[in-house]
Amino acid sequence: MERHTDATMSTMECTWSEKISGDRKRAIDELLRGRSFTKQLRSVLVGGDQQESAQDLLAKILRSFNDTLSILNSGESNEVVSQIPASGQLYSPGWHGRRSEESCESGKSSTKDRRGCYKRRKNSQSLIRITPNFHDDGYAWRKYGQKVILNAKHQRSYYRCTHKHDQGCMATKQVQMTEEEPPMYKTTYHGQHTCKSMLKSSQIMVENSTARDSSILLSFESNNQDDSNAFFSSFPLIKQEEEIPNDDQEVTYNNHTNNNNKNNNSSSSDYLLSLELTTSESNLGSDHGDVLSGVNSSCTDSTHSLDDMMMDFDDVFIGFEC
DNA sequence: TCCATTTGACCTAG
DNA sequence: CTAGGTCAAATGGA
Repeated sequence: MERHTDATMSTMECTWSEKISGDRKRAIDELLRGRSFTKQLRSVLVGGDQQESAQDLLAKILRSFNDTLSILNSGESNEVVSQIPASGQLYSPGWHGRRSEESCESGKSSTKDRRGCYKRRKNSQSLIRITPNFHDDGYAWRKYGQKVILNAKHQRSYYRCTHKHDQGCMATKQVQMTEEEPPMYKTTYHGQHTCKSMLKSSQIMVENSTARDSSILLSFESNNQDDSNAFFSSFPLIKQEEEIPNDDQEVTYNNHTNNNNKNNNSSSSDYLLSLELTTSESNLGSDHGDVLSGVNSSCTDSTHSLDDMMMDFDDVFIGFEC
């Protein structure tokens, strides 16, 4: 019995380290792509090189970072490690969902017994939006639960992305009516959209990146580093908020870092760089965190020039390149 | 028949 | 132990 367990564990460790090294390489590849796109973007912005539009490049950069973060996110916790199928299967970018469920299926015949098959989210980053009415944010949601919440007058509804199963999209949201007068709808978003609609919103993000509406309140607060990549990868979703009328919403980003992002009038590039790099800082592991934290501190200074930022960006990759 | 919602049970974090 | 998040069978509508 014990011998069997040991053998299983050693197999898992092996599989896991292989997966880590594979994921890491993929993540590095994605980051290198992102750097390449960023350099192209710089020549577009600085040198007037119009071979490829800034918007296209920005979309590519965003996608590259999203993919990177998803890759890194797919192997973030030890619990996940213990549940990786022995086949060493790699999950598609963005898929960090019910891996445990699959392992349960293979391990136990009973589908009724779900013990250990479910890992509750703990203090993950979230986006909170408060609106006076229930509005459609453009994504296809499917309700999967409803709970009575302590000290809350109204029940809380739980939604997941409709494409959870066909595309592995792990985005979820919770909607709860507040007790205020008039009642408001508080929507809390978790996770990232990896379904096709993400691409759509990413494009929206690029297209709207010049028009920052000062009526949208952005604030950063948080409690946990572990999931920040998943959270920030969903920024295309966040940006999409601008599609809707702006007189009725409050958007709150929860993030663990205190990088003074409460300014509404920062440029779109400042906004993107500080967020994405901050995300990297918190998730790339201790061996790279020191490098990245330096970048974070410099990027939060909105007075940096484009060249300064690119130099910082290059510095990051010193630690990555093989 | 398919798909979304409802709802009670299950499960975990605190 | 409790509150809250998720699952999945049951149910209902198109």
